[in-house]
Amino acid sequence: MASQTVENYLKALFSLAGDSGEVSVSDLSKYLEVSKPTAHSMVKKLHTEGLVKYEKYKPLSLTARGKKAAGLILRKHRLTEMYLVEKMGFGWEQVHEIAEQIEHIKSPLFFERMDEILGFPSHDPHGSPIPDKSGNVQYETYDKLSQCSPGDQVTLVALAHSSDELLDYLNKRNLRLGIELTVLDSESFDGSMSVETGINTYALSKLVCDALYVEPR
Amino acid sequence: MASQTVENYLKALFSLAGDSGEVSVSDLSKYLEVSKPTAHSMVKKLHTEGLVKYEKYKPLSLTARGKKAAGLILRKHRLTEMYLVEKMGFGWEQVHEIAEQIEHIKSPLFFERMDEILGFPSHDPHGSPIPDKSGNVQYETYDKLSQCSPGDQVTLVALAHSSDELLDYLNKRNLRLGIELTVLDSESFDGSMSVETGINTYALSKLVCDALYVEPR
DNA sequence: TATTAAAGTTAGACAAGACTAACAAATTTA
DNA sequence: TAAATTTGTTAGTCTTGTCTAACTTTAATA
Ligand SMILES: [Mn+2]
Ligand SMILES: [Mn+2]
Ligand SMILES: [Mn+2]
Ligand SMILES: [Mn+2]
Repeated sequence: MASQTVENYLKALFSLAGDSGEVSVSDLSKYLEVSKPTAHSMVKKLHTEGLVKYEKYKPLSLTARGKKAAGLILRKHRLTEMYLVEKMGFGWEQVHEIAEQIEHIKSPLFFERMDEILGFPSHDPHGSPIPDKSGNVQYETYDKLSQCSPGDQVTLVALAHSSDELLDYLNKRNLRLGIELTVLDSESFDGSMSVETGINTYALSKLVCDALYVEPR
Repeated sequence: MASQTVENYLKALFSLAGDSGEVSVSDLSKYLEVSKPTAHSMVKKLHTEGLVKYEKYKPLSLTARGKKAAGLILRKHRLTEMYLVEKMGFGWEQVHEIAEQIEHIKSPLFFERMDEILGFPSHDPHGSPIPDKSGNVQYETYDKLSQCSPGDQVTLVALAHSSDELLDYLNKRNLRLGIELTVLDSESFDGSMSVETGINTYALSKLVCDALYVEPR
């Protein structure tokens, strides 16, 4: 079975791969905070194990096997985050670090039970999809709040990323997934928006509006 | 922070230390299934870190610091076992392997929450005491079932050890902690006993009776 | 296009944690 | 007590995952 280190590399490659599926050694080394030679030597190892496609001086990509392995780890990560929030009372800003460790627990039954207890959730606490038992992810194409127009009535359904800064920002304002927003105004000069929830009115910067995925209602 | 490996060595030393508190390198190496030189070199390392008392050719013992560190890991192990049984529906025979891994999670808050959710339990699912937040264990001196006499009415409160074989044996017979037993007969020839629960009557070997801790009622 | 910068690669070193082979000390048994 | 066995120790090797220094290839820029 793959070591924790290998699992983290696979998950990193999976996360870094955009639509093209291609990742550079540089990006990988920055993401995991290791030196380039360290990332490079792991890439060569994963290549010999058939998990990464690699040719000298070419961009990296996960093989089908690598993608599946990575998807299964991401599944455990997101199931864990959901469990910590739903069943143990953690805040969505507290769970990533713990899940980063628990995702490596070697016990299929443990994650099966989590899944059952949670009622087979489709998304994690940040609105990201939980890969299925084959490691496949169902990507959704949400609109960003920044793409909405005045008068639009939307529900906050996911975040583009889950940085501590963003989560703290939203926590301070009591903004959570599921909250219903009405767009009041959109400022073309700086991309900032004014939205209301029925309780409060918020002035949100473009940076924030770009990070909020919404669905019309 | 101590590596998983170091944590496992400390816990092993703690578990192996009897009343004398002394452990041999041989016992340690057998317990952890590593070679004697491997155990030996780790002992020297732990000694330089002030966690183990060590002199050439003398028995080992944990220092106060080592004992505390070990107790805190054992606490996390037993809290986890309790959580898995009480909150996730695992059987008492399934939890050790998972707890062996989860005990190494670096997140005080995670174990705090477990403790709270469980209502600050004093014992794990096998009846072993959970060390307190300082790493101290409250040892109880239970009677063994094998020390009881015909007519004694007792409650099963703990196990002397939690081997898979014993747990499976007890599972097959629906014998669990808390069950009330009346001793019918004690056979001096082989130490076997006959006991009843109100529902069933059991013939138990000395091996089993020695492994069952009971309290009179 | 020539130069510079960035990205990728190779070589060599290191720490942690494991091993085997060989030997020394202590303990047990004859 | 002498021999045999067990226990403890040393020395040297290996794998995994990390690093720095130096070099090469590719990409960007003047
Ligand atoms: Mn996360
Ligand atoms: Mn991780
Ligand atoms: Mn256990
Ligand atoms: Mn462990």
